Amino acid sequence: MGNPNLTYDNQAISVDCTVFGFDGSALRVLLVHRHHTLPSGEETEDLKLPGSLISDCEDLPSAASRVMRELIGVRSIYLKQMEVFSDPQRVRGSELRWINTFYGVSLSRVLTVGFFALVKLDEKLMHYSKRKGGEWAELGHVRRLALDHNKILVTAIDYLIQLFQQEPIAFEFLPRKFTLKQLQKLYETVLDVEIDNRNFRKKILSLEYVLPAGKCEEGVPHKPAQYYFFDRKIYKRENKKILKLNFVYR
Amino acid sequence: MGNPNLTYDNQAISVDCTVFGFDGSALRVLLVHRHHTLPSGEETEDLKLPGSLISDCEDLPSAASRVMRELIGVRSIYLKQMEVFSDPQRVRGSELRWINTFYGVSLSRVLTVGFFALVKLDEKLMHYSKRKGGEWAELGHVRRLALDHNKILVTAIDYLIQLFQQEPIAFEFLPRKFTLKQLQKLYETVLDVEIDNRNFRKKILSLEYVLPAGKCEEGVPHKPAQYYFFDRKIYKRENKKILKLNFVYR
DNA sequence: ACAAAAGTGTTCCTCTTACACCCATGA
DNA sequence: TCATGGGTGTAAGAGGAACACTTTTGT
Repeated sequence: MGNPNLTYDNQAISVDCTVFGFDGSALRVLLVHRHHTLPSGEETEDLKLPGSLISDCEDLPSAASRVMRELIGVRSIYLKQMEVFSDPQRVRGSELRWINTFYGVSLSRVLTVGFFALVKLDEKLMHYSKRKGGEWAELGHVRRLALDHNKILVTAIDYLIQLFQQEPIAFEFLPRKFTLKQLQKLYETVLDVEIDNRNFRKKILSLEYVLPAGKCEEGVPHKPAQYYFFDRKIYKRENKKILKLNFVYR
Repeated sequence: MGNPNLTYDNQAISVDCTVFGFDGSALRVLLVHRHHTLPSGEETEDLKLPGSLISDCEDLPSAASRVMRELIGVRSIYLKQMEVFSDPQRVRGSELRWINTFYGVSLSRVLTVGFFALVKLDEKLMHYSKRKGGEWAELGHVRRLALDHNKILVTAIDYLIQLFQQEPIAFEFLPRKFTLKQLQKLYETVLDVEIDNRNFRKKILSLEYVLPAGKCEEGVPHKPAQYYFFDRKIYKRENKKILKLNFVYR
């Protein structure tokens, strides 16, 4: 520590959010358009993850919330810090110039903290984000993104799959009342597997914190499905009770 | 984005490492002494986690490695980024003055990235760290630390317990050759449970990647124990084979 | 009556848990 | 020979995996 060979220059920190939603059959991620001047001077446009530099007075979660609020409005979303991308070379040249122009600063380096967010995606929200300059791209259709955002996206996808098997984040994607079929389709999509519906239902219904909402689908041309809901209070209580002794990883 | 009300002032980023070791019966964490001037002008000393500001030319993992290298020398250690502590008020007043004096800078805000490290603790390493100004404190005996380092430590402990049940990090604590008893004691210590030795042995020996080293303890006044070792190559191979379909969290 | 999706049970097998005694060594 | 910790087997129960048909609704 206190090494005189090290310098601490004008760095700044940004947040970049990978926001996932489920449209009923595919995962989508929220992207924004970036207007950009190529080294040749030509104007062009590409896509990036939504993000922002953090200001002096806010912490990282606030910065991430602010970015989210601008694109999806005020609504409760699941938001979690993922990891920091700190390669000194991650933003340079024309990318760095873009940031300095956009924010009116003169930084020599920008680190970014990747955030991971989940929202309940519906038609209303999709239109709202579109009006605000966002775009909900299907995961499979995402191509080259600006900066190192493909790397951040890949990290977020890994994180999603990992977390999905450890915590009940599935419910963050679905409306408050959902059918078991919707839930199953979501699991199949995220984990990229096929699941036997009998075993799936058995397992879900054995969880004390997934309860019937007492209502059914209406107007469907087949047997209407029961709605269920996720009771977070019961989850938190039950979850603490179960100190899993299944102590060795598989 | 581009909000003119936000300012991006002279922030800097540091890393703080929570380094865990196992002395055969208790977990220990590496702390360093800090010499510190109180607001009253009085000189005093307290303990903190090892850390450093990051310099312009390095990324976070390099900064964390550098900090580690200074205290434990060059050896392979398990090192992972945990999370960022970004409260704008986390370092201020005399704490901020201490940083500015120590590094010869004039920052108004410091964010820190918590790192999580595991080392194979032995007598030699303990003496080495002590010579370098470090101290291996038993987890249960850690009291008030400088800055917000108690908060970072608590986060790291949660992280350790969590990760311990998901990945074979236990072996990072033990010498290359270890007895099953040592391994069991480690599990019992970290997870704070008692484990039946027959079931534990059965489970561990069923893992393809824990293999007998073909040697035994020597000079012990009881039946000598067999040594085993962890084969990381096999672990990586086998682990990819098992795409766990056990798809719903408990 | 038909199309379409919801909902339901059983068997086999694997993994987890609980539990108590003999064995090899140095002193 | 004794003290010390190392090492072993079995039975009962819980949970996971595989598998096919009946029910309810709208048209």
